[in-house]
Amino acid sequence: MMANKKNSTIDTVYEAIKEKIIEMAYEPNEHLIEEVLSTEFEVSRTPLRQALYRLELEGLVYKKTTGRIHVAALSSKEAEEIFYVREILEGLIARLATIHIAADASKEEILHQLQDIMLLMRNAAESGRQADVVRYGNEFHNILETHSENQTAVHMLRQIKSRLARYRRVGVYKDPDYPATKPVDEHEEILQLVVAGDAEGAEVAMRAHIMRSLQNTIQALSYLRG
Amino acid sequence: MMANKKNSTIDTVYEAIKEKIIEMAYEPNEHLIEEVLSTEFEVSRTPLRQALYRLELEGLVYKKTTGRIHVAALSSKEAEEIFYVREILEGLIARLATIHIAADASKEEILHQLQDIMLLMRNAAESGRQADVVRYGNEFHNILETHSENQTAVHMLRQIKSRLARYRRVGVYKDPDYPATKPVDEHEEILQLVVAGDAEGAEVAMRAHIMRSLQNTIQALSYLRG
DNA sequence: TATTGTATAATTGTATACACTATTGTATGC
DNA sequence: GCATACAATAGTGTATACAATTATACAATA
Repeated sequence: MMANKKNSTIDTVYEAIKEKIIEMAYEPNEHLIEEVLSTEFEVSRTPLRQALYRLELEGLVYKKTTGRIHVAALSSKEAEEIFYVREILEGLIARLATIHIAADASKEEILHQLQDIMLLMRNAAESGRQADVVRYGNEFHNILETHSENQTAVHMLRQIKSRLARYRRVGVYKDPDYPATKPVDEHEEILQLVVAGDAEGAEVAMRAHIMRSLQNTIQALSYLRG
Repeated sequence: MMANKKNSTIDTVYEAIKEKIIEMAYEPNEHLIEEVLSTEFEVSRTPLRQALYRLELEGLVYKKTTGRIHVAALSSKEAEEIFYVREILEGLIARLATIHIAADASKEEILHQLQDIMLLMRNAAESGRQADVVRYGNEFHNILETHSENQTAVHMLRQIKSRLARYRRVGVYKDPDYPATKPVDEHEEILQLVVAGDAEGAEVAMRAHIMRSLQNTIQALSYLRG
């Protein structure tokens, strides 16, 4: 089979399987059979196995003692674990980004970029466009990631996020006592600390922000009881 | 080739290559040729590739655009990145361990275990047995890891540590103004907070402890200038 | 001499065959 | 009917062959 333009076959298959796991096209604990996937994606077992191995290392599938590979189960325990790690990674990224932005030659430009996003985010929240609020939120976080200058932390956060993505399908992130503009306020608080160059403050605020969303999620997932 | 007793061939080869990278038997940027390694470890290329792929994901080797695999280079920038991530992971583990130990049925037993280790550690420090100090320090951290009940965090820390291990070969961890009993004091401070059930305090103290060792290392690695 | 083109060798990417292990199904004895 | 042994099946682990890509050496040309 020919290799896809830029990415290797392994990467392509890896992404495809990951996507299907997140979308629940493959169900939790489902047995993934190499030959079946091999024909499904029109790839030989060799690169397929490599992709599965990566998914195993990232915790999206697990291998039984007999060697059989199954889709990872969901549990509120795992969600909680992941959230704690996310809390500290996002906090670190906020802290480092604050430091590096403050020292950046084009500091003003970066800060304006962040402020523009917040403007759009608030606007979206006030007119009830929830999907856009999420989108701008992600943009905000991405910019901080870029300026954290810590590839290791960013890489780990990425891994974590793909595991977390599965839970979006399960739990609802809604809290009646939590107005739509609240996350906007939280982001703005973080931004103010970034602007002020208060790295430790930005870290603390970011951690609090992440943990707030944990509360909602844990709530929603409690029925998984695991 | 037969599979080694318990572990798979992949794991065995993975560990072996990792060890040689850490020990600098394979030098930074050295080109690792599959067939050469294949004969060296008496394994076919298939499991070998899987092991290399894992090392790539963990950042111990990297793949050029041409597909060739090389041993990862060393840089003080990378060391710094890793230390920051380690700081927060160890902090998280200390925090969670404090919470879970406090709630554990055999709480007293665990705390005595930690106290015993500290006794041995101080004794080793006072009689100048530096290797033992390090060993007991590791034991201490391992116990906290066990009780953190966060496999995700522990797993990430492991990855990080194997990358960090390479730098031990390069830099000297000695600071003239840093008495041998200082790390012991720091561990004891952490332990007191664990005993008191002060999770946030334990996290802060642990982070400070990790960052203190960062200063020494960064110092020692500054000549890598990268 | 420097530069480019081309043939050849080295190396990686993928497919496939075979060996090994676990699981399932089936028949037989109690 | 139930347990157990054994055969058949399914699935994974590894080795190897072959295809595709990249590096190297060397000659031809400017």
